[in-house]
Amino acid sequence: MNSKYDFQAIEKKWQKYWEEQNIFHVTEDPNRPKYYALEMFPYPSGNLHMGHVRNYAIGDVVARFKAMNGFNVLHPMGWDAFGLPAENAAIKNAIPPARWTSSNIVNMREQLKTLGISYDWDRELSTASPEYYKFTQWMFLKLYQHNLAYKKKAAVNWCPSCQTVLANEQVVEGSCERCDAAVDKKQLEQWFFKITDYAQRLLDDLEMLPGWPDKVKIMQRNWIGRSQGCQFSMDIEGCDEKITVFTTRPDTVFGVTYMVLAPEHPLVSVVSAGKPQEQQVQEFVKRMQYLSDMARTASDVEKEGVFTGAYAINPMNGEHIPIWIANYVLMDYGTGAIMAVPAHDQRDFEFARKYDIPVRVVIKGEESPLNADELAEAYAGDGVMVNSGTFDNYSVEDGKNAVIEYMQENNIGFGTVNFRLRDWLISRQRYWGAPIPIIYCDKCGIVPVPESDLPVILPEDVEFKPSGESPLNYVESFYKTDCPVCGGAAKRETDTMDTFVCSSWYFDRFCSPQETSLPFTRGAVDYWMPVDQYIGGVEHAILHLMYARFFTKFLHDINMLEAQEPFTNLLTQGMVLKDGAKMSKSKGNVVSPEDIIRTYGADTARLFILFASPPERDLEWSDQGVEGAYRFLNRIWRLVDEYADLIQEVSLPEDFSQLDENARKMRFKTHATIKKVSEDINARFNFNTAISAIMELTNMLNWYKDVEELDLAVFKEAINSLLIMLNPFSPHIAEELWQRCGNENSVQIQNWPKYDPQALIQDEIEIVVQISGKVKERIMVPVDSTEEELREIAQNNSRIKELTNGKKIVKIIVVPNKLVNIVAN
RNA sequence: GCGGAUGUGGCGGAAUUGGCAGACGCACCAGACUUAGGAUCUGGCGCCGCGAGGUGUGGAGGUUCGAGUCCUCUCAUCCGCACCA
Repeated sequence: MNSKYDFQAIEKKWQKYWEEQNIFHVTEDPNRPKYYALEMFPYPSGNLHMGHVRNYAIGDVVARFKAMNGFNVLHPMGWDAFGLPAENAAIKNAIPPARWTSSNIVNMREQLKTLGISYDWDRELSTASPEYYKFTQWMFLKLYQHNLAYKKKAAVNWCPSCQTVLANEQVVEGSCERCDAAVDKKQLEQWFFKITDYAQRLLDDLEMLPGWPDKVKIMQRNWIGRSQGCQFSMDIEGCDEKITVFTTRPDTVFGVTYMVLAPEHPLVSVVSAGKPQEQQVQEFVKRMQYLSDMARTASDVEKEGVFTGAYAINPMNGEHIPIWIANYVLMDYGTGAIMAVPAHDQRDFEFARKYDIPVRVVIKGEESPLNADELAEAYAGDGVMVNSGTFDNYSVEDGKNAVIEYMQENNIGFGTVNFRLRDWLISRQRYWGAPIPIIYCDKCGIVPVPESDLPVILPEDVEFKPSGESPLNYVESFYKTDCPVCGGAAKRETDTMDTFVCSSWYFDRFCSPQETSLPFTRGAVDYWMPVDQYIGGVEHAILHLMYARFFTKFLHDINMLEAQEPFTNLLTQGMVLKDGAKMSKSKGNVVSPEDIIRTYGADTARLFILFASPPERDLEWSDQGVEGAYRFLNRIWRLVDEYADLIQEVSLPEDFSQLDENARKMRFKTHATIKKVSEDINARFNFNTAISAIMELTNMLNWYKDVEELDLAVFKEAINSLLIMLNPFSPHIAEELWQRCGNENSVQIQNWPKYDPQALIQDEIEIVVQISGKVKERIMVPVDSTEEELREIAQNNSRIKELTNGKKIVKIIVVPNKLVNIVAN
């Protein structure tokens, strides 16, 4: 008897079943190929949004599909639980961040469970738990031991009104997010990780990642920003110091007409001392100091600078050139000083024209002028060196090498490489993060917390000042401690770590989440890592993915794991849009996953979101599209439920060779669908077309069930295949119908079907006949007809005869099993 | 400015190797069932045209027997980076 598709009861039932049977729990199994499927873990904001649903639905298709194909699949989930929103909530609602966070986790875990994702919940972790951050701190200590964690002064964003440091994300158009005051820069002691030591490897090893989107690799390459050039020193007139510059254009060194120091450069005060310009220089430096990064480096800011009164000596030709300071030279790239070649660098050109500094052409391109007065802009193209003494007539490329060689021989400078990548500033003057395991002792200086004393526990019962300043500065029981070396009174570091540190190794932790003495066990991590498929938003293309790669390489180097790269394949999913815009509270276009699941069920939500667009592309939310997905599941329900009892009795034969025409058609469709769905999931990640193929199969079954001689074996085979293939997308309904068809085991543990090549053999096929490239007729022909036969058949077709009558046939192109094109005029 | 992506019916999208453009779904139209339909089923559905037919993948050229797909130029939208010497 027909029953109603009661998704609420069904979804609850099967979620309970999976949990009780613990069917997604995995352990290492050397006898089976492993597959590690991972979605970027969420920040526990308290509510699941559609972006999450999309992310996890995609991951679940991959995980379930791989499991059904015989892989031992690790598919874990956890919480990126430290971070700013918890502190803001604490200030606003007077709830301690720990409590706010854990209740959010409870809430989101419940929501996640209603989606029915195949997670091994036994491995759940939270980065804010002492069991986890103990090892985040351990990571810090290891980096410190290997001289990859260090402290130095750095300029940070400072809100003078709130009296606190701000993260870059909290600075909105140069102002404080909270109070709107103008943010300025302040020099503070900060902790850094020396990721720059890994710059070359992070760049080179992108080659090891063919499974990453080019877009992401290009972004990382640009971010690392390797540039090859040379570094050399210039003497200063009447001064013992030398100025070192980096350039990528040593071939233009004879065109240097001035040089520039960054305003923060330590030699600025030295070279300008006692000069008439000293006062002006100091004023300029001061002005630059107070400008935010934004005001200083935005592209529309005009170049400006002042002459220091000092001169440097070009070591190549002995010329004395003026030393300037200017806003467009940055202290933290290269050496903080440049040689300026206005003829061949656009920035220098603009600056020189503004301040009437001479311009000298030293590269002559085919079209470019020799006379500097004729330059409308800098010439950065190819050419040969001119006005360059013995180097004249060298090409740009050869000239670079020749000049570097000369500099090396004469101890002027040397060839070198510079990276744009900066060291990673990891300290945050905030409360809700992993405390940096460092102690300051008046006698012993900076002392790392001994490993055996980890974790440095973050006190949870704290009070927040309305200013937003970290409460750790006021918790005496936290910061007052003894020096581990001398035993004397000492003070703990009250800064905590950037949350990106926590997320740089969580995928390793998932391999052995209960381990207590090490962050992970070697056997487990080497069995599971690297992650085979990582899925998340493209917004993490640079930071998270770069940091995770850095950590993996470091852990590899200290012999903690085998992998050199954490993520073999990366899928960057598109955003979920509504009315063409990203869903957001301020736009009021948010669709709540909870509402959708309540109204239509998780299976419908998942199916729609996977069907509406391929995963990498943005997805336009459509309430009517959801209805469509829901209707489709209802159609499957009615179809299978009606015939469930009937097909229970049927056993599938080995041999399907004696079939009538309709049965053969049906079976062809079943196996063509198996082939297509398998390929679409496995090779292309095109879930939308996989689902459309399943819909076509369903449509065909609805036709076949009403034919006169229904072959129940063929019918049953199709239904079975349909349910198994539906499972990765909409697992609850698949389980329920599978059971109603009399199967005892979960559909999840079925083997993915293999298509039968016999079923795909056709004896007739439709080909197209074109006349001069336009389709004029379709003809059924025996499959694999030869070119000769096809030519014959096409030309004998009455309609084609008629249309070519009186025309001259120039040429006939035959593509077997596809088409015949008769070129006639 | 540099780098990347995208552009196909009323809408989301399909066309995987240069070979039937518009699969599948939504919306819409007509019909069936029905007390009723915002349920279900059947059929139709790019545009122009009564029709034969013509035409059509942002635009303009090109290569080819044949182009959504390849090449050149161009426009639009989105994303990333943005004085990196």
